[in-house]
Amino acid sequence: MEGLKSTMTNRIEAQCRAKGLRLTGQRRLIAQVLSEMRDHPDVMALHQRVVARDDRVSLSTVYRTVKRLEEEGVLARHEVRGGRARYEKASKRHHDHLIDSATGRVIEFSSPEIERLQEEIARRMGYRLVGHRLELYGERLEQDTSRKQ
Amino acid sequence: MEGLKSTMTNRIEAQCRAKGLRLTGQRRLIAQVLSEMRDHPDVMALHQRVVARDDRVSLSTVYRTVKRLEEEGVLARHEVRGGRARYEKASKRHHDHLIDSATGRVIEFSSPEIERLQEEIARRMGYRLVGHRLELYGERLEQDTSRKQ
DNA sequence: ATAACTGCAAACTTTTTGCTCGATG
DNA sequence: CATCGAGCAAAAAGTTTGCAGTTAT
Repeated sequence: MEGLKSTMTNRIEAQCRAKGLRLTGQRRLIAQVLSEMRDHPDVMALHQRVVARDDRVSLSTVYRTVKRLEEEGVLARHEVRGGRARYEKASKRHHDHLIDSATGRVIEFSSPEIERLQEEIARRMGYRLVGHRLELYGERLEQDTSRKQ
Repeated sequence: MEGLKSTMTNRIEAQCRAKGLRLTGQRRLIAQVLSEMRDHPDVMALHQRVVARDDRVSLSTVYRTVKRLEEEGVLARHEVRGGRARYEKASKRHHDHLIDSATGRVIEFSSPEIERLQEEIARRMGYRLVGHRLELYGERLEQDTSRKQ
């Protein structure tokens, strides 16, 4: 495969290199799309973004790549009710998600206090916390400009 | 369908009646299995329990029934990574889940403090909390009776 | 009576995989 | 040049659905 090569590297591509994954043209392109994502796209969406730049990348390859990157700890996968799983970069510091129940928009947040409580709860129940998933679902409050708090 | 009838009623069956669902033999049986469940079974497991008592109930019917009951707010569905969705009664008071990462066992807990923090976080971000999902993943601590910590 | 429900098989959706060929380190 | 990756189509896996016959109300 030629023509996909770009000399520009990016964070995800660097991680591939570090993990010893082969840098094929397809992977470079997928890595770039992943590096640029600021949302939480599913595999179909990723494939579309990739194909927009080079239509010779198959859906299978995107599936295989994100799966591999999840296993390598580069991406985080989020299961969604009755639909396609969504991905995001795992590299960033830990955070949880607030999901706008009207629009589906995902907003990140983190709360050390909640993290601490979680560990405490697990410990009290005889467990060591090895992971968690916290999603809040909310409705936008009116943006009452007349000094609402 | 006859022969499935049982005069014994149960909570879920009562809810079906209240919602105006027809009480077929299959539904009565499924309702009974659901009422008795103390775990978080998936549709296959439910079907097996049902079929153990009467093998004339199809998997489709179980799927259709739990879906309907979820829509009616009688059951809660939990999506699981790469597998089958699990169900539990929605009627019980709110709680979250601690999942044994080794065995997949699900343990319920609740923490008013975490609940409160969640509301506060949502509010600070301009949202009214309408729901949430919290799952902790943990590894059993050694139950070392000889006091090692 | 008739609208709701069931069983069966087939359809669907998302994700994985076998195979063969091509590209990378 | 040995291995790993890609593309394609087919298989899995979980869930839904069309249809024709049954049943609860």
